[in-house]
Amino acid sequence: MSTSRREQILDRAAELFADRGFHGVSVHDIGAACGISGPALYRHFTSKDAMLAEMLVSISERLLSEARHRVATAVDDEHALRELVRWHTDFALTHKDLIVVQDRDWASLPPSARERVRTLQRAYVGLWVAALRRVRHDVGPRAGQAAAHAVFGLLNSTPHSARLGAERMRALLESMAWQALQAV
Amino acid sequence: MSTSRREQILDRAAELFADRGFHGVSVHDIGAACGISGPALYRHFTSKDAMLAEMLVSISERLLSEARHRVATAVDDEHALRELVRWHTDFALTHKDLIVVQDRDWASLPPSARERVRTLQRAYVGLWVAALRRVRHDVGPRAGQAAAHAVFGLLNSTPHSARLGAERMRALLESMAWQALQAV
DNA sequence: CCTCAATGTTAGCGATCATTAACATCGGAG
DNA sequence: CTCCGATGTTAATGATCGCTAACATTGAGG
Repeated sequence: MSTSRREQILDRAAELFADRGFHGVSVHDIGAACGISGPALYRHFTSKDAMLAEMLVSISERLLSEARHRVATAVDDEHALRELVRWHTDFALTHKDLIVVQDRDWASLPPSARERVRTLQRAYVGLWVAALRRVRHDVGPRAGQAAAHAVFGLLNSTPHSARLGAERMRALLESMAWQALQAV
Repeated sequence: MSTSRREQILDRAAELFADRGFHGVSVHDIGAACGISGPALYRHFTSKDAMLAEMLVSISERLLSEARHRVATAVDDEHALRELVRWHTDFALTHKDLIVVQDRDWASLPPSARERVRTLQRAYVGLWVAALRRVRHDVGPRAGQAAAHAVFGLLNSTPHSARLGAERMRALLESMAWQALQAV
């Protein structure tokens, strides 16, 4: 099936990009990781850039849309913030490769995809800042942004960490992130 | 003077690597950023790899040796941990480029430098884990490592953050990091 | 059975890259 | 003044890369 091959390619490419960076991986490498040869990839994607673009745009969209949903259905502001932490933690733990690629290879995107990802990420950060400021009224927009990025950094540290068991890791990261937010 | 040229090259190269990744920067680019042409770099470094190696080995050494000094001269265990947070925050704020390059392009190092950096980083993490476990006796080595990496992620988020003024940023990051450690 | 779209293959093209070669400049020591 | 080491330059080399071309295989539908 075509869909599954496309997805396989994106998955393998994400692993390779996470390991060696977009420019450190050749189309031959990606093909080999999928059991096909390099040029065969062009039956599924128009270019190597397009693979990166599809990868990053789609995760940015998923991150944002699920975050919106959770904020919208939260019972109050504090729960909204908690749900954001929970969702981001969940995502970071289950998509380590994409997390790495996103903030490492963003600059390698073609301009239009770069702009799109930027917009989506801004919106995502905006959700966090808004939620945070509804809970803590004395926090300014700048400080809110810095705090959000700091929490992302904390949660995204998961690829560098030793094995701790998914469940204990989730609990640790969630409580560290929540605690860090109390300091803002 | 030769030393200053070498340092200029390393500085410019760090900026470029931070922006576009090691493989996304050519020796011509690095030369141009220094006002000389690409091949002229080979009068100062034996290879492009060697520039990255010198860059990463030297910052790993600085991070570790200063951290050791601060732990050794701290009045008690809690102050040792606090000094580690302070030093890492300081370093991250004043060397954003190197922070980015270190965890992005580590895999592009030639094997011997990669091993050396790995060893230094392990020792650095070890300092954190030891300090943390002396303060919180119920923390295991695995959890300690994960927590240390999480705090690094939080503090290293500084390159992604909006402008907040160095002093306010330092205060925010330090207190968030310290607070996060209380959750371990 | 035949056809055609989907999906592969290998060969090759032009661009770019890291590196080396060959040569220029020039300031300071004898 | 002369020489030479330090530090540049441009040209060339061999490797690699992204991508296209040309061709093979195959499986489903008329």
